[in-house]
Amino acid sequence: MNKTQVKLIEAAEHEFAKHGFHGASIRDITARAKANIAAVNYHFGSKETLFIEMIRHRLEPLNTLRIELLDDAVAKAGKRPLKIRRIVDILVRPMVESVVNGPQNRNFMRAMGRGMSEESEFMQQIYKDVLAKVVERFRLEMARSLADLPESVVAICFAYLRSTLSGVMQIRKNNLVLDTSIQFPDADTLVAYISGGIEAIAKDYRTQNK
Amino acid sequence: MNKTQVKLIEAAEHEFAKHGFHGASIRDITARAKANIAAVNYHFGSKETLFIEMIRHRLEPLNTLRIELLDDAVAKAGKRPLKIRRIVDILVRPMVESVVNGPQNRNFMRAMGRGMSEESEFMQQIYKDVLAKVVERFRLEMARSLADLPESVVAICFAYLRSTLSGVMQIRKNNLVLDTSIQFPDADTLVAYISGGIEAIAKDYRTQNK
DNA sequence: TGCCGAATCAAACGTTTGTTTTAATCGAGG
DNA sequence: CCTCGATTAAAACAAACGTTTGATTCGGCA
Repeated sequence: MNKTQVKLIEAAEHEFAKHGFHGASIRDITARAKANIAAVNYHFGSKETLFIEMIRHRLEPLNTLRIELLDDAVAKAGKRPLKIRRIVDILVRPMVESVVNGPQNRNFMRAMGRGMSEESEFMQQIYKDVLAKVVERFRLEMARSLADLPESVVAICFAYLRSTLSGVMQIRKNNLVLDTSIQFPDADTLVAYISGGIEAIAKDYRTQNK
Repeated sequence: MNKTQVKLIEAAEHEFAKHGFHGASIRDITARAKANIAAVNYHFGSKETLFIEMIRHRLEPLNTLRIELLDDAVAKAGKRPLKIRRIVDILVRPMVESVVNGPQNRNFMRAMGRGMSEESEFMQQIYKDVLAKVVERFRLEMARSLADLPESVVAICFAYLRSTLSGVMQIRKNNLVLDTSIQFPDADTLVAYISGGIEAIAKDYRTQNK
């Protein structure tokens, strides 16, 4: 990946984060990257492919790390299923800390969070290419951890987890709903929140069905 | 509000939900409403104003109900602050049930969820006009319920609550990340999840600072 | 019926969009 | 020095966009 391509991707992260996929224009992206208007189509083929490559560029290393951490934790736990909080931690912490360490990742997070609400075909392709495997892996691990709950309840828990992450990724500075705006979630509280929420659902179910 | 305006708003809900604000076109909206291309500008002035009125149309009754329920609960509680779970319930349940009762509200929810990630000026106007008062009210009530926590922690809790709601609103049928797709969250589990998450953050803070 | 404002309609407006084309420029290898 | 593939540049493309216009139709009241 040469210098122009990297500049284009970083400019794309900025513009897609700020205006969403349809709201961002190739002209603004190339202008920000100080490249020619034709550069996107020359290097990436299309606006959609640029978006896909932007996601892949940041997400693939992140997901590799997540899988490694999960594999380690599962190996150390032996036969015992992991605790929910542990699973959520492994899923969430690398993401949050990538934003803390690299400010550019913040734009990427927001761009991707917004993209996840798209239902165009190119977004489904992103899901299949760089997301599906990781999602399936974590979902299975969570189902194992909540083995006493019916599949439908686990599915709801997982949907809420995903919705929370998707919502958190879209948080921006000077957030509409926040005067006391937070910079970006810290891993500890976010993990506590999500796993606490899931455990509360599980607890409700258990007390209702005991 | 006459018949054409209602048709336009319902078509707008559908198109904005599916494609987002910038991805939806006035031509598609008017076509779906079986109205003329000029109808949006004639009746609402602009695409942005149509979006604003669409939000106001559904959100104002919902927020009125929320405030009524909250006032009642606070009155009955006397001096005692409401429990977190109660506050979240009042905030969330009317929203979820509006979707269960009226399928059209589902489109509205998704359109609004996507709109909340916009930072254009018209979105800030929506916030000021139809959202700010309710948000402030619930935030205060939550701060009262978590009076022993510092303001920054309450702000984080509130940000997560908001992010979860924003993410949940964007859930669609055949959600990318869900094979076993859920139709729409039910109020009970969603309330349990959010309040459980907030209480988990509070619990963490208290054990660390006792 | 005659009238007038409201509503609808087809057509066109000027921009902006993503993309393509064609020529110019660059940089390493023979 | 020349050549050739890779990259950049400027210009143009057709299509789609939100919006406006001006004529036409509609609906209730005098």
